[in-house]
Amino acid sequence: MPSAGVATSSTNGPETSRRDELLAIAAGLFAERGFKNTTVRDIADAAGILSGSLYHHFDSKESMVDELLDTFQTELWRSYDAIEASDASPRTKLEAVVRASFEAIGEHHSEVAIFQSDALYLATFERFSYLIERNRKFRELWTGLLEAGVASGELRADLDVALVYRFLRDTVWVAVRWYRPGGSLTPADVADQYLTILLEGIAKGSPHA
Amino acid sequence: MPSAGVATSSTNGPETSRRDELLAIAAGLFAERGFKNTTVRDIADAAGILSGSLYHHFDSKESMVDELLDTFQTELWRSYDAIEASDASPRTKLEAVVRASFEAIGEHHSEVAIFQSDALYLATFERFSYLIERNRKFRELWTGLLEAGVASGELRADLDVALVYRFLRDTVWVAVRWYRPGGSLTPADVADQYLTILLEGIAKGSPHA
DNA sequence: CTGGATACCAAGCAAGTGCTTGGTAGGCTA
DNA sequence: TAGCCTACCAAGCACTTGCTTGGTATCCAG
Repeated sequence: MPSAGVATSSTNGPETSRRDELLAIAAGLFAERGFKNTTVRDIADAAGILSGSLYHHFDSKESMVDELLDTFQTELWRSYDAIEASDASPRTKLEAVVRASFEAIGEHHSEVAIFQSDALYLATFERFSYLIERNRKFRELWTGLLEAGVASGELRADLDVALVYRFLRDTVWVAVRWYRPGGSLTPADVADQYLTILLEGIAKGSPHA
Repeated sequence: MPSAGVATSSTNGPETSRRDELLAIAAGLFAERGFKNTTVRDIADAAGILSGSLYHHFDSKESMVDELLDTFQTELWRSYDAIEASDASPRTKLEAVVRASFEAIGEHHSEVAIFQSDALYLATFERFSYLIERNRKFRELWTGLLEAGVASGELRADLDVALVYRFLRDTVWVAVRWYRPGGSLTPADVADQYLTILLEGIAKGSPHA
């Protein structure tokens, strides 16, 4: 149970515990150079302690990523579920889901980066089988919205939904590779531009058809 | 000189040398699990020999990727240069460049995958500094075509070219993650669909403007 | 002032890493 | 049949990996 979240003492110090600090440091390194290519000594060095001392706070290197990814996924799906449950049109829901995803890139940059580059590798371990499950739910949500949009007439009917899904998914998440939080572009700015490019391509009534 | 390509004997046997076989095996493994996460023993096992025997054919593990990436880049730029030198319109050139890139995904799947996931890491070594140079040339080619397209009136003027470039670049190359050569979709099929989605978004005369 | 919790250090182990070394079997050529 | 070349094996070296163990300093509650 890596993501129980009740590990630290109840009278918790200065706002963020040492444990959370270490987790944030690990997240940054995992995101930068990948999970396997980050050693526990790298993390310890960055934190100013010895590698063995990490094991006072965490069971293993694996449990660190586990906690990072699980927490992130849970929060992301709180957004997705709320959007899905709303009574907006498919196209509006699709836009909201894209915006929520760019928000996630802004607020959980490291976690998204880790998920993008290491999820496939991690999913080969039983412990991370929930990643496969989440991925399936994700695909169902997005393709469902695309199909509903086609059915409602908001989106073009001459589309290969499976291919558009991959196109859409990749463009959104791959942005984590170049997007830097704190720069001049907010996640909302990027989402606006992306949606403009995307929707004026897949929205119905194109002048080229 | 990793990519000299005149290493094997002149009276060459059965069409592909043992060396080329081993290189192809290594390429597949690098693409699948990353360069650093592939051990020389993995490669040797897949080839049915011992790890030490690899060093009869290659200097080092590094020189294997080096040869793979350098060969691939050289071939890719033969296509790009021909397109750039033609007298087609910017938009037509852009389409050709996208198609050539999808062809590369089809014909050099492993190499593209390696480039996508390991170029950033490899570029930290002096030996692979040519990757940075190629990347710069690539950005100049693509953004140049976008700007020329805007200037010629073929592409919408209300675009952030730098952002569209990243959008375009990422969608094309990230396809290597899911595209499988030999499936029902040819690279040309995928290119057609991608260009349709993309251009009817960024082409001038959108009904939503 | 005692007892327990927190946060760390110092040292090291077993497994795995890229690569080297010295050698062998078989084929081709002169 | 001698000499060389290609392709490989068997063993192991120096180093790095994730993780363990036994211990110490500091704090706060009773």
